[in-house]
Amino acid sequence: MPPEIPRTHSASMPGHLIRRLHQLSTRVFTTRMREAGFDLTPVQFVALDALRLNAGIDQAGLAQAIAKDRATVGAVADRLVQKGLVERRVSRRDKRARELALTEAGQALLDRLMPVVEALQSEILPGLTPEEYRRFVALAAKAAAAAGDDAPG
Amino acid sequence: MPPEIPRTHSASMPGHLIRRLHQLSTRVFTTRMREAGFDLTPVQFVALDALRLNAGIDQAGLAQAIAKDRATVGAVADRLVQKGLVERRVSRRDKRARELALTEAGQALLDRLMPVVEALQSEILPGLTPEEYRRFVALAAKAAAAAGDDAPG
DNA sequence: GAAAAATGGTATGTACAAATACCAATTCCC
DNA sequence: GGGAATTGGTATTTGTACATACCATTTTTC
Repeated sequence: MPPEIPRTHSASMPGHLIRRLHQLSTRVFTTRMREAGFDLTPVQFVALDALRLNAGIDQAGLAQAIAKDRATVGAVADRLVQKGLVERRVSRRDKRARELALTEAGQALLDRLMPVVEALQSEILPGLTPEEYRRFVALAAKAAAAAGDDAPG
Repeated sequence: MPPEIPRTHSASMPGHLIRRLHQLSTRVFTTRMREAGFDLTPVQFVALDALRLNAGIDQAGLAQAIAKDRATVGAVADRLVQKGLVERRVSRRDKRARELALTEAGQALLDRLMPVVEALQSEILPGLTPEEYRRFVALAAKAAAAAGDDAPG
């Protein structure tokens, strides 16, 4: 006798669905990354990507760019600096601020990472047709944009 | 001069979009819950909801039901037991297994929680029309279902 | 029925993620 | 220009989330 599948009432709620997709997304990312020989979390990748386009941004700015709070970004930056991928220095204009920038190694790593990350995106939403996939991304982008204003901070 | 808005390349990737929605979802849930006078995280709520429909399930079963791993569920169960919402006892059929069930207090709390949680769902996807909202939920459910098989273990 | 494989739970370690509280530095405002 | 409010960063605490490793107990397999 096959084991019975447990039911959940909350399974149809957007909150729960999003949590499951988030979790799948993280797992796919981590797995594929490791297979490709890299050791980087999704957030670390997003941070590197944001730094590529915004070199010299400070931690608060980065936090806003990737929608995390300052404490989280501080911890993420710690690890990236420790890995030699990011350089951190006190701003000359504002002694409180720490400006972040990719190192040579960080830039090089990001270049090699990009195709891997692009390739795994489609796995994040399994079972959707290309058309459904596009529609999902469009709807998610619209909701995320609408949410942009009340970000953590 | 208004501060310039930092750009990100990864902002259009499903992985990043999902992460942002997840984060918004968590914040809405926690905020509304607290306003209503409750102190419960999203995962704790999902666990209680799953236990309502699957009384006496063991921790591994609950982990599968809510798509978390055993270690995480163990920690969540610790807190729910500590709050007096859940009862935990060694199974009679399998001395390894811990069976979980709602207490009276847990049942009562869940009854009061339900309307609050239902009410906040629409806030989780701001800026979407009701039609778009429905479509998003349908697509998310389809993707989550397709992902169901390779859950964490 | 005994060895081997699988399963349930816990412990440990790493990494988010946010709340709160705090200090240092800057900007605002009069 | 000087006090107040704001802002940038860190420290601490709580709570997921998972990998890994380990032990106890079933279950499978021979």
